[in-house]
Amino acid sequence: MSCGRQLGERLHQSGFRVTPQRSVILETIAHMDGHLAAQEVFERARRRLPGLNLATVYRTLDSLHRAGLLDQLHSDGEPVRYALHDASAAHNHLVCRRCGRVLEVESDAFRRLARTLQRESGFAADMAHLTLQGLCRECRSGDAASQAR
Amino acid sequence: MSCGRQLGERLHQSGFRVTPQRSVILETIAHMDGHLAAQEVFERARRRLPGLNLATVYRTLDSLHRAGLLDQLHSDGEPVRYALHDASAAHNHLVCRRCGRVLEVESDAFRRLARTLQRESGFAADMAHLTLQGLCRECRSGDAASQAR
DNA sequence: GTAAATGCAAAGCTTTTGCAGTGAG
DNA sequence: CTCACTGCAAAAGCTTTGCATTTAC
Repeated sequence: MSCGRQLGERLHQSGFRVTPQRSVILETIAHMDGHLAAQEVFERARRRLPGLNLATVYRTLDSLHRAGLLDQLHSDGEPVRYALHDASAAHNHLVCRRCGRVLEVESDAFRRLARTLQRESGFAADMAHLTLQGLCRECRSGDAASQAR
Repeated sequence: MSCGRQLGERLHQSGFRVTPQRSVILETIAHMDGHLAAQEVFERARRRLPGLNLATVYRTLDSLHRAGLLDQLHSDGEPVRYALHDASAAHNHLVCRRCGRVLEVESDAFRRLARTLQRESGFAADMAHLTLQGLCRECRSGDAASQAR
């Protein structure tokens, strides 16, 4: 969705100076449609902007996140990943704590939770890319045997 | 809840050897009722077990998490934190991405989401200590004005 | 006795910071 | 022209790993 110019405008509206670095970093994430760690953003973005520095990537991702243009995704042992803050692209991940399997789900249930929280606490939660941990169906059934836990 | 002996049993049931290190680490988290990073677990546990090593803490936390005795909490820039996997102690955190404020909430809405996911995907999500990011009421209203950054 | 767990020390990552130079507005 | 932003290099975490030793079972 939306290339170059439009992203530049969003940057500008948020009070940022529109530098080549920022444009390229934001476009990189936009084109991949998300889930990139800082290192990956760096590697991809550097193809288009060879002088780019990793520290700049970190600083930019942080600024864009605080400005609300990017979501941060925290999953397991992995480094933080970033995605465009775009509710229309919402989908969530369920990560099994036992086997590591990742399920990708699209459920209104997440939106419902957000609505409830907004009503109850006035807090507008970023659900768009939320990742949950737990046990997948397979590991739960295998569990009865090795119940342990 | 439940001191010493009971925790030892849970360890044993999970197929772990019950070492002093593991007992102390688990009890440390149990008594604080959660939200400790590895470093903090280390510092507190070492008071009771001076020889304790940080690497042991990391290895133990990882094992206990995979075994389902501990939940991992991922929040913002912070290191991973751990809490007893105890649904009865459930409460969730809402962290404002702008001002950093943390709201602590107890809402059935989280349990409802878990139930829905279980039905739709067979996935049993650990909601007990889930942390969400977003914008708090104050930052949302102040937003229109100070839009910038 | 044996496999698992620990301690220690070292290395591997990711992320942050200070500072001088550059460039967007 | 000015201040925000960048690059560079160095440091600061946090976390993992290999290996010899200890210890729970």
